[in-house]
Amino acid sequence: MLPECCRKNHLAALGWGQSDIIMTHRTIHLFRKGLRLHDNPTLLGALESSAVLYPVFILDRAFMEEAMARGVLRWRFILQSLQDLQRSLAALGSRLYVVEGRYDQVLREKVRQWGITQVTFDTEVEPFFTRLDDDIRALGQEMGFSVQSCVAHTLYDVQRIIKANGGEAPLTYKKFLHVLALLGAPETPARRITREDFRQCRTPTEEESEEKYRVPSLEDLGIVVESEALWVGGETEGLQRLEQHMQNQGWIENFTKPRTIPNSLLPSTTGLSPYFSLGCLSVRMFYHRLSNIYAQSKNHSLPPVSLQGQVLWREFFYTVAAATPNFTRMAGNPICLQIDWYKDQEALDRWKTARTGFPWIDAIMTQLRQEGWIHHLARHAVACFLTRGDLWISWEEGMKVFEEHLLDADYSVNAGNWMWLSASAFFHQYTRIFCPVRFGRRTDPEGHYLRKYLPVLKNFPSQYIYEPWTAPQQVQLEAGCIIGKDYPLPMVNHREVSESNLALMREVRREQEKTAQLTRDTADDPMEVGKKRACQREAETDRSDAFLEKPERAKRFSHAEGEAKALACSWPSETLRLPALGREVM
DNA sequence: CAAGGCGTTGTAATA
DNA sequence: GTATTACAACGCCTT
Repeated sequence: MLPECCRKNHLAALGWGQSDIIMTHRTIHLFRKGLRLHDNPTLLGALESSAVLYPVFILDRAFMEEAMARGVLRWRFILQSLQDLQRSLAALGSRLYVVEGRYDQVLREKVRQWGITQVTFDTEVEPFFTRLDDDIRALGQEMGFSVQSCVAHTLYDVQRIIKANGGEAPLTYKKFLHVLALLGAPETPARRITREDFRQCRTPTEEESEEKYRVPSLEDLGIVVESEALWVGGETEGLQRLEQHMQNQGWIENFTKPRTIPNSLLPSTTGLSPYFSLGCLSVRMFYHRLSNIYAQSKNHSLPPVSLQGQVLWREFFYTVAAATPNFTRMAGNPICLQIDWYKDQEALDRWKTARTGFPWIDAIMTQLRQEGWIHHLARHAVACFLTRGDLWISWEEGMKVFEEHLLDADYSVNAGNWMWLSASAFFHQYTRIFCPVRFGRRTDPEGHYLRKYLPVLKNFPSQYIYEPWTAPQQVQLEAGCIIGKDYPLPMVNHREVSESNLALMREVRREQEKTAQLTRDTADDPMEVGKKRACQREAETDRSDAFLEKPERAKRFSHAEGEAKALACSWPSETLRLPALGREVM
């Protein structure tokens, strides 16, 4: 235990108000993300200000499914992380209380039952969490407990970044780095919590608590997962993986993201994202460890491509998301280009379930669904294919699929990258369309990755494996896989659809520019602007309907002998709505 | 305000 | 096959 004056200074530095710096608090520390005992300033502050501390995880299924765990793989990862946390706390003489039920009800009940005077939790920036935080603060007012929270999930308090940039989020990475330079280095990570901390501040144990508050199993929750876990959740596993990478100093120093390989059979990046996204690992700790390694090296890579650069990308998207309303949607999102994407459930399903007929795309989607993690560049490939590249389907649909399957699913980073890849925000060079055949072939010409995830193609000669529909019938027979029967024909002709999509995108942007011009011209007369916009929108409707007629759509995705029919090039210009321009690792 | 520079991770042609 | 180069392109940002 620290001497009294040190302890008070420390708490004040963490943001604890003077009046709350008493040692006699009876505290609930709410774990949500931040499932760790290293660099956990909130928990540390809770321990230093309390006589009694209850580490609690409220398992509110509605909240969890909305904010943290859409799919089964992520559920498993979270439960494993909770089990690990429980083991670590138990080793320090404490324990984790997992309480199932509605958040507010559980909290109300436990505050009363345990005589709680203080509730602590990490600061989060996502709307799901900030709403919850407001509710907890209101409950504190009502029931008379104080509330404390520290920033621990990001390198900086993103509100500070926004303030330093004049009240709005920087929308380019360069600008973002510029603002960070004004703020200086991120804070030093908090020290690891030890047994000593729990000697001064005890966790009471109830008679029946062992069974009553244990971490539930998947079966308890009625969640079924078929596949085995390639990624085991928890701080312990995360730290182990981190340490392994840290031993490879040369690799750390020279890391250059665009040069990592999307289709290597073992992750060519750190693969730590699931641990960061749930807070099993602290990004601040990682960042500082990297700084130490960089300090010892003669030269090392730099942001945006370096490892620190990756953490900063995450920070970048967190910052923009915190300052942007409706960040995960197109509608009402001021930084997002407004596009009339196709609504084509069948095409979306084929993409989702790995039946596009492009092995490169289908293998990635298979890995995603089976394992819950795919390489950053692989995400680019399938995201580009779904949106601006081939299918012209809304990035929101893709984002939802990623949210369901990715272990590192993250509100800010996921939405930001989907906008990026669909050229809806941040990224504007929409002429750069990934080719679903060549992209993967560049780094894996033999197709080892495809053979692993699409075993039906495993006997195809390398020459044909990225575009198996071009293989002669004899080759298909010998490979034991007839294209169109055992594996689908490509659902689109990439060359044709990407060309026509490019034209659509060009039109979207031309139209957007026109409308922006209109807004500028009539800037002093808002009524006039409104009228003109309304006029435009009216004109939109008829032509777009004609365009989206069934036959045309059907043709687009019907595929006979590899000859997909592309659409006529021009997108009816008036179908575009005005984007209110205010302004994403996967 | 106009013009030029720049952008995490293209493509096609050429050597 | 691999590496280099030219190209094309648009919006945001800085000067």
